[in-house]
Amino acid sequence: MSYLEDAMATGHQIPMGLRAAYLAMHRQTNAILASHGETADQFVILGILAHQDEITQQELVRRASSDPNTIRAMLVLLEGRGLVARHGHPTDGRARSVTLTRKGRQTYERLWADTESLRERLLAAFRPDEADTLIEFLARISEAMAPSQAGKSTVTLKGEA
Amino acid sequence: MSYLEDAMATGHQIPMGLRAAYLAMHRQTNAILASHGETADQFVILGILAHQDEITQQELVRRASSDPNTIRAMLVLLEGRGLVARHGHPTDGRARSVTLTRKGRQTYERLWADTESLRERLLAAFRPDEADTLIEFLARISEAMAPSQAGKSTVTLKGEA
DNA sequence: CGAATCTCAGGCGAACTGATATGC
DNA sequence: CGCATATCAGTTGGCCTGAGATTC
Repeated sequence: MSYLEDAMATGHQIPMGLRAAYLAMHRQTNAILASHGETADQFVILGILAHQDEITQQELVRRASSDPNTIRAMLVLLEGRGLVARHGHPTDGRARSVTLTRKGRQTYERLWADTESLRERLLAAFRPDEADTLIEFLARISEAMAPSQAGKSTVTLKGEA
Repeated sequence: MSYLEDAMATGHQIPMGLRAAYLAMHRQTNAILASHGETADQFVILGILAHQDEITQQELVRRASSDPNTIRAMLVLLEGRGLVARHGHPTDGRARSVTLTRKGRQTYERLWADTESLRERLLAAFRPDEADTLIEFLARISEAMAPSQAGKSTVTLKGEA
C-alpha cells in the first residue's frame, strides 16, 4: 500500500471508528435508561445541570454540543415531567436560566448509578495514561471539526499557532 | 482530588468527549452533503458498498453499526433515487444482496471528493502514530460497549483473556 | 421445530430550516 | 441599528418496538 493509500485508509478509519464507538455507547446507554423512561441525550442534559446548576439555555447548547431548538424541545419534555425548571435570567431579559428540581437531581443520581457498570467497562479498557490520551485526542477532533474551522485545511495550518 | 474522584471525572469525560467529537464530525459532514441532498448516514452506506459490493443487508447492518429496520428504510430511499439495487441472494433465499448502481458509485465518488477537506482537517490534527493509536482506542471502546459485553464489569475481566 | 433474514406498521426523540418576538 | 437569546411551526431522517412472512 502506498503512502497516499495509507492516508486515505486512515482518513476513512477514524470517522468510521468514531461512529462505531459513539453509536455503541449511545445504544448501551439508551438500553439502560429506557426502563426509567429516559434517553441518553436527556441524561446528558441532566448531567450538565447536575455539575453546574443555573445556566442559560445557550450555555446548555454549547456544552451539550446541540442546538437551541433541540435543547428547547428537550427542556420542555423534562420540564413537563418536573425534572427541570426555567426562570427568567436576573440580569439578561432575553435569557432563561435552567435549574434541576429536587426530583430532577434525585433522578439523575439514580441514572448515574445505573450507568456505573457502563463507565466501568469503558475505563477497564484503558490504562489511566491511555484514558488521558484518549480524552485529549477526542478534544482535538472536536476542535478540528468546529464550524469556525470550516475551509481551513492542512495547507492553511502553516501560518497558525 | 482523590483517586476515586479522578476515576469518576475520567469516566465522565470520555463519554462526553466522544459525544462532542462525533456530533461535530456528523454535523460538518451533513452540512457538506446537504447541498447534494445526501446525509452523512447515507454516505456511510454508500461507502461500505463502494469498498465491498454485493453484500447482504445483514452485513450492512453490522458494518454500519445500525439495525435492520433502519438499513431497510435507508435502502428504500437510496433505491428510489437509483443509487443502489437489491437482488435476491443466489444461495440464501432469505437474504437480499445489495449493490451500488453506476449512478450510485459516481455519486459516492463525488461525495468522497467533497468531504476530502474534512478528512484533511481530521488527519492534520494527528501524527501518523497518533492516528493509529486513536483508531485502536476507538476500536476498544466499540468492543467494550458491544451488547455481548453487557453485565461484564471490571471484576469479571479477571478470568478473561 | 427453532433460528435467521427481511418486511411492514407505527411511534418517537432528536436535529434541521426558517420565521418571529423580545431584549441587549 | 445590528446582534443575541429564545420561541414557534413544520419537516425530515434515523432508530426503536412489535408483528409477520419466508427460508434455512
